[in-house]
This record gives sequence, structure tokens and C-alpha cells, in this order.
Amino acid sequence: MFSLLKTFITERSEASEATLNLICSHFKIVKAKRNEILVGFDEVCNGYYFINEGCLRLFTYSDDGNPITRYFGFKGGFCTALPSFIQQKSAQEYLQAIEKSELLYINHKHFFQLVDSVPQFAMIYREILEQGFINAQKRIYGFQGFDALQKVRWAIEFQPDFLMRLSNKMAASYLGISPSTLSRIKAKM
Amino acid sequence: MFSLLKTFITERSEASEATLNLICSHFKIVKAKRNEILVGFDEVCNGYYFINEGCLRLFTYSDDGNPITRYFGFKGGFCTALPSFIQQKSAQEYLQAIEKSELLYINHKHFFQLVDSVPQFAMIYREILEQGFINAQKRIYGFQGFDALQKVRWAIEFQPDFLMRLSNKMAASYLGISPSTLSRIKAKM
DNA sequence: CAAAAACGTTGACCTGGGTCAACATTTACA
DNA sequence: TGTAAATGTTGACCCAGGTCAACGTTTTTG
Repeated sequence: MFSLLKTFITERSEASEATLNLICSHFKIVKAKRNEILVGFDEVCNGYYFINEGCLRLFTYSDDGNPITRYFGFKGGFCTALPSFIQQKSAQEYLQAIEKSELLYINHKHFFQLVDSVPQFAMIYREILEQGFINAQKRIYGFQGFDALQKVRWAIEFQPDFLMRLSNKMAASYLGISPSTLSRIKAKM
Repeated sequence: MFSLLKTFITERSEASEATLNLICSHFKIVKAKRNEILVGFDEVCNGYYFINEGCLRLFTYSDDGNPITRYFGFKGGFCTALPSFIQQKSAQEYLQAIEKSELLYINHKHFFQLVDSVPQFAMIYREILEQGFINAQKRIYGFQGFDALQKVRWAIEFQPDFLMRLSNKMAASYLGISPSTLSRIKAKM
């Protein structure tokens, strides 16, 4: 039940088995159906999810009604509506399971108790933030500077799974191009 | 010399005067000329800058040679090529003073010594990362979903200074539109 | 397992905003 | 403070990629 989570932690910090168990004791299993919304647009996100199985995404809609995806979370990683979770304000985005998923959930209070009391967990949180920031900056540079073809090449190079694993529609909403354009580009490769 | 920095810290944590002085003792004054490059594209960024006076920007060039700005740092804030600073890899971007500036500089080693030994400073770093992450996510959503006019409106609403304070060219490279388009939009407002 | 709904593919068409160029204006620093 | 360099403005033109629609294919679920 906690083996993937323990792997995640030990890859990023030096935690004893006792510390691992202390951390894991605050998580509980949550099952989600395909397409289930875990956090709605006007809700406050109250927990952090670790993905044992399945796939989550964070998305919203632009003014003209097109979905915009900012993140996909895959098996073995953490995923939440982090701005809402940090600020405890309404999310202004959706957290959704896009497949039948098995998740480990920790609520806001326990999460920050762990951050404040377990140095290894503070380090995990720091690394999540650092990596999240670094990825976001890359995306900002990439998406201003790339045309549609370059975006697809970038996806193939740095996110090998996700063009294979996800629908064209999902991938397009992440890349900031239309599904038609993605389809046309794939046909030419 | 350290008054702005002390304000920044006390607004974000509970630090005694002694702690403030300990933190400040690791910073030294650096002067930068207008347009001076502080970190080059292939350099590793070795320090963090606090802006006492002036203005910094982080930018790179797209394949077709257009500048792309990902961040402006103004008086009273921190600014560095953070991905490079964290990973100690080449920056793949430029950190530049766009005005004659007075900066406070702390090197990588001292910075992380403070993070590891002064809880108030660890909290400052955590808040910088959290806020950086939140801003980046907003930008990702905004820049996928907005047309040129919406981007300008967004800038006026959330970054009131920066359309006034900076050249059109700079602002346009941040908004991901051409200077011509920005000029045309401003003319119609 | 069949009907319906969702998704993918492709052609025709259109437009937001980019590029280029010429000129006006502002800014920088010798 | 004068002049060269940088920036801003505006018109003309163009094209990457969006939209829409029609149709084929795959997926979902009663």
C-alpha cells in the first residue's frame, strides 16, 4: 500500500523505516473513478494526493471555453491544486482523475504538521516546490518561443510517456494547440 | 544599507534583530550598470540578489532570435536565475540589470547554510518558492488562454507598475506579444 | 453486445497577430 | 548639449494555426 510512497521519499531524503512509517501513517487510501472531479473550481483544495495507480490532471477553461491543462500527475508522483492548497483559497481550477485511480491522501493540517516536525518531509516539500518551479519556468520559455511543431518535439523529448498514454485532446490542451493541429503534426512525423 | 532587506524578512517571518543581523551579515553590496549581464547563458548562477535599487530581468532568446522575458525583479524583492542556482547547472538564460542598480548579493554556499541553520530564513526560502510556483501557474493559465488584448489588461490589473515603468519592448517580451502589437493595443485604450 | 457518445482525421476557410519597412520620437552618453 | 543609437508608431502584407464541419473509428456503458 505504501511501497511506492516510501520509494518516492527514500529517493529524495535519508529517512529511517520508523520515519517512513510515521509519514505514511498520515495518508489514507482514496479511490477515484475515471473522470471524477476531486477538487472543483470554487472549492478549496484540502489535501495532497500521491498516485499509487492511475492518472490525475489539473486544468481550467479559457474564456472561450477551451480546456487548458497545466499538469498531469502519473503513478508514483504527487499531485494537487497546489496554489489553492498553500493559500487555502478557492482553486480556480479542477483536479480530476482521468483514469480509475488509487490515491493516497493527506489533509492540509497533517501535511504541514509533517513539514514542521519531520526534517525529511520538509526536504520532500522543498524539492517538490523547487522542481515545480523549475518545470514551470521551462514551460514559460518553451511555450512563448515554440511553434506547434516544436512543442510536439519538446513533448516527445521530455515527456516521452504522455503523448502515448493520453488522448490527443488531453495532450493538445497541455501543449496549447488545438487537437486538429496536433493530429496534423503527428500525421507528418 | 540593509533596511529594505530587513523589511522583506520581518514581513514574512518573526525574526529578532540579532537574527536579522546574522542573515544580513552574509550579504554584500554589488553595483550594476544599466544593461550589465550578471549571469550569462552558459554560466552557473552562484548567488541570490536582493534589489535595493534598480531593476533586473531574466530572459532568453527563442530560436528565431526574439527575446523572451520570464521575470522582472523590482526594488525590495529578490531575483536570481533560480533553476541554475538550485541545480548548479548552466543557466540557459540571462540575468541582466536593466537600470543602474544597487544589489545585495549572497553566494550559494552561504544561502543554503542560512536555510539549513536559521528557521526564519528557511521560511523565507519556502515562501519565495511557494510564491514563485503560484505566479508561474497563473502565467501558464493566462498565457495559454488569453489573446493579446487580454494579456495587456491582465498586466494592467496585476502588475500596475510594469507597463509604466518599462519600455514597450521589455513589456512585450514578457507578455509574449510583439512590440508592434503592444503599441497598437495601447493606442486603442 | 449494440447504441450512443466521444474522439481522431482531414479539407476548406479565415483571422489575430507577426514581420517588415519607413518615419517620428525619445534616450543616452561623448 | 548635440547627435547617434535605440525605441515607438503605423500601414501593408502574410501565414500559422484556429474554427467548423463531415465523416470514420474507437470507447463506454446500459
